[in-house]
Amino acid sequence: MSTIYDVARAAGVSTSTVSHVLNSTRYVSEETKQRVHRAMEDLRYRPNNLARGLVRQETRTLALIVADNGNPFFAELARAIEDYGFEAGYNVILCNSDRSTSKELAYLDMLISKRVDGIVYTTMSTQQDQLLPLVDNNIPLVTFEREYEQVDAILLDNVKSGFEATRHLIDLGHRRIACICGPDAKTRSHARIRGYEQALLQAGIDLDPELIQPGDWTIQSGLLRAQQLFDLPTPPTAIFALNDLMAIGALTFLRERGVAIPEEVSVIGLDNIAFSEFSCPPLTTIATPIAEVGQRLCQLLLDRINGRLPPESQRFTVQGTIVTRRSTARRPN
Amino acid sequence: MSTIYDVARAAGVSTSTVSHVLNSTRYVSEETKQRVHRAMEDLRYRPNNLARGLVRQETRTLALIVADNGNPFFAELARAIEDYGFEAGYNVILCNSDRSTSKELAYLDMLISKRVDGIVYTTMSTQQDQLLPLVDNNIPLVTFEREYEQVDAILLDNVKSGFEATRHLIDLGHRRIACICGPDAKTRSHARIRGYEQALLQAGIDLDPELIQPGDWTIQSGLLRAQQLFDLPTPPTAIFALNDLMAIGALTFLRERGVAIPEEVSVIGLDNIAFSEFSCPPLTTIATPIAEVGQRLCQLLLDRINGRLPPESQRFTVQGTIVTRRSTARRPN
DNA sequence: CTGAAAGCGCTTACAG
DNA sequence: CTGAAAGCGCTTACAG
Repeated sequence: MSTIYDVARAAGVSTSTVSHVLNSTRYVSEETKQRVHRAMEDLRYRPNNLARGLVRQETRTLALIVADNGNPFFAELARAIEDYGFEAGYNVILCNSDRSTSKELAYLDMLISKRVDGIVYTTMSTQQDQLLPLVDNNIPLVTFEREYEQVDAILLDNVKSGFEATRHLIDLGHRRIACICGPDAKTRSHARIRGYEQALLQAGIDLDPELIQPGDWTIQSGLLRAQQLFDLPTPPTAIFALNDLMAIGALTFLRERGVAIPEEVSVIGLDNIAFSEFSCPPLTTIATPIAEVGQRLCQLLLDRINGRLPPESQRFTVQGTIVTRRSTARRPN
Repeated sequence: MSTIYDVARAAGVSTSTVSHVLNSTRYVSEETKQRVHRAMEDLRYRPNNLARGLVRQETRTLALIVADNGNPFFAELARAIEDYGFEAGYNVILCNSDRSTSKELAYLDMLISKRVDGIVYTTMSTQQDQLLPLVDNNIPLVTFEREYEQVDAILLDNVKSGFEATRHLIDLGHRRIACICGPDAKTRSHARIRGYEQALLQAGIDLDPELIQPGDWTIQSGLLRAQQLFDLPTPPTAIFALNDLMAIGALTFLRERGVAIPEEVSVIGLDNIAFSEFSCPPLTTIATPIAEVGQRLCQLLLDRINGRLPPESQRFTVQGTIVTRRSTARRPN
C-alpha cells in the first residue's frame, strides 16, 4: 500500500504539503493541490490512521461493552450508539462481556492498548477499583445504569419506573402482584424493586416475599419464574417483570397453561424492545427511550473526549414512560 | 501515559529488552525480567498498539458490516462473530449499513484507513467494482450470502431452503401458498423464491404471481403483505415468509383478523431467530445455523489473514434445517 | 507559498 | 545475554 512518501515523490512536493492538502490545514496553491490529488488517485493512496493516531494521540474509535448483543435491548442500544458515533466520524468496537468479570478485564486491557478514545460501559461486574486503570490512563468512560466515582453516567429513574409499573397494576384493582426481578438484589434490579415496594406500601398492600422471584433477564427465566409463581397456593393476578424479555417469558408460560391474558392475569414489562409490540398479547411496558439513551451516552462521551465538559463527572437521568397495550386489564372479580 | 522508554529507564535496560520481555521473543535473564516487570507495574505501563501495529502491519481488529444490528438475525450473527474473534485475540468494529451504498462506501474508507486486518461483509449494496479498493489494498474480505470474484464466502443453500419450506406446506395439503419475499428479485431473495417455484412445479401447482409479495425483511412489512394477501378474492391457505421477522408480522396480522393459526392458515418462516420459539403460535421455520455461520465466517477470514489458505477464493455452503413448531398444520377441508 | 526534520511509541535485524 | 539504531507512516512546529 502506498504511503505519503510515494505521493510526495509522485507529485514532486514534500510530505508536509501532501499532509496539508490531505487535512486542509494550510494554504496550498491550486496547482500544487491538483498535482497532489492526482498522485493520490493514481497511487490509490489511503492515509494510515495508525500513524496519524500515533502523533495525534487519538484513534477516533470508541468501544461499547454490553452484556450480550443477542439481547434485543443491547442490540438496539448498540445500534443507536453506532449511529451517533458514525455521524461524528467515530467507529465503535463491540464487546460482549457476558457479565463475566474476567472477560471485562480482558477487554479493558485490549481497549486501553488500542487507545480507544472512549468507552461506553453498559454492564459492569467489575468493582470501582478495577476501573482505576482507565481513570489512571485518562480514558474517558461513560456508564449506563452504574454509578462510579469520577465517571460520567446516564441513569434510568428505576425507582420511578418500578413504582409506575406497579401503580398501573394497582389502579387496575390488582392486589396480589408478583415481581420477576434480576439475579441479584443489588444494582439495577434493586431500585426497580424499591419502586415496586413503595407502590405496594402506599396502597396499603402487604409485601409477600414469595411473590418476588429472581430471573436472569432471559425469556427462559421469565417462563420458569412465572411457573413457580403459579404453582403457589395463591397465585398472583398480575406480574411485573423487570424487563420485557422476562415478561414475554411469563406471557408464554401463561398461554401454555391456558390462562387468559389479560382477562385472568395481567403482565407488565420494562424496556419496550421492538418486539414487545408484537408479543401475544402486545405487551404493556415501561418504555426506556433506547435511542435517546444511546444518543446521550455517545454525546456525553464525545463531549468528555473533546474537553467540552467541566472536570466534575456528569450525571443525567432519563425517565421511562408507560405504554399501555393489551397485556394488562382490570382484575377479575 | 508511560512509554516503553520510561520502562526501560526505570529498569535500567534498553527498549529492546523491554520489548522482548513484553513479547517473550528472546531470552532475558530471570533477574532482568523481574526488574522490567516491576517497572511496568510501577508505571502502570500499557503497550501502545498503534505503534506496534505500525511496525507489525497488523491491528488485530476485524470489522463486521451488517444491514442493521437492530435486526435479531444480524445481532445474533454479530454476537457469534465477536465471540470467535475474541477467542483469537481480535476485536470487532460493528458497522450498520442500512443497505445504503454511500454509507457502506464511507465505512469501507474508514476501515481501510484504520487498517483493519479483515472485513466480514453480510450485506452489500455495492457492486463488485466498488470493492476493488479492498482487493487492491489486499484487505482480506469474507462475505455472507454474496458472491464476488476473488472473495471468500459462506453461502446458504437458499434454493434448497425455499424448496423445503414450500414442500413442507405442500405435504400438509396446501396448494394455494403465498410467498412474502425480499424487496428485490435478485440476490438472497431470488434463490429462495426459485426453491419455492420448484417445489410448486414439482407438485403440479400453478404459479400465481399475485401470491408473491415483496416485503423489506421487517415485521411491519410482513404484516402489511399478509393483509394484501388476505384481501385477495381467493386468499392463500399458507404463507412462506422469507425471514422470520416477516413471518411474525404475518402471524400478527392473522391473529388481529381473527384467523386461526394453524387451523385455518399455516405460516412458515426462515432463519430461526431466538424469538421465533416464543411467537404465538411458535413459528415453524427453516433454521439457519447462525452460530455456525458466524464461526465459519470468522474462521475463514482469520485463515485468510494468516495465510493459511490457497490463493483461490474459498466458498462454503451451509444448509438450513426445518424446525417444526405450531404455526403449520394440515390444510382444512 | 513550501520544505527539512523531529517526534509519536513501538519492533527487529544487526552486532557484540 | 543485551544494546544502538533504523524504520513503520504520519503530523507539525520551525524556518525561509
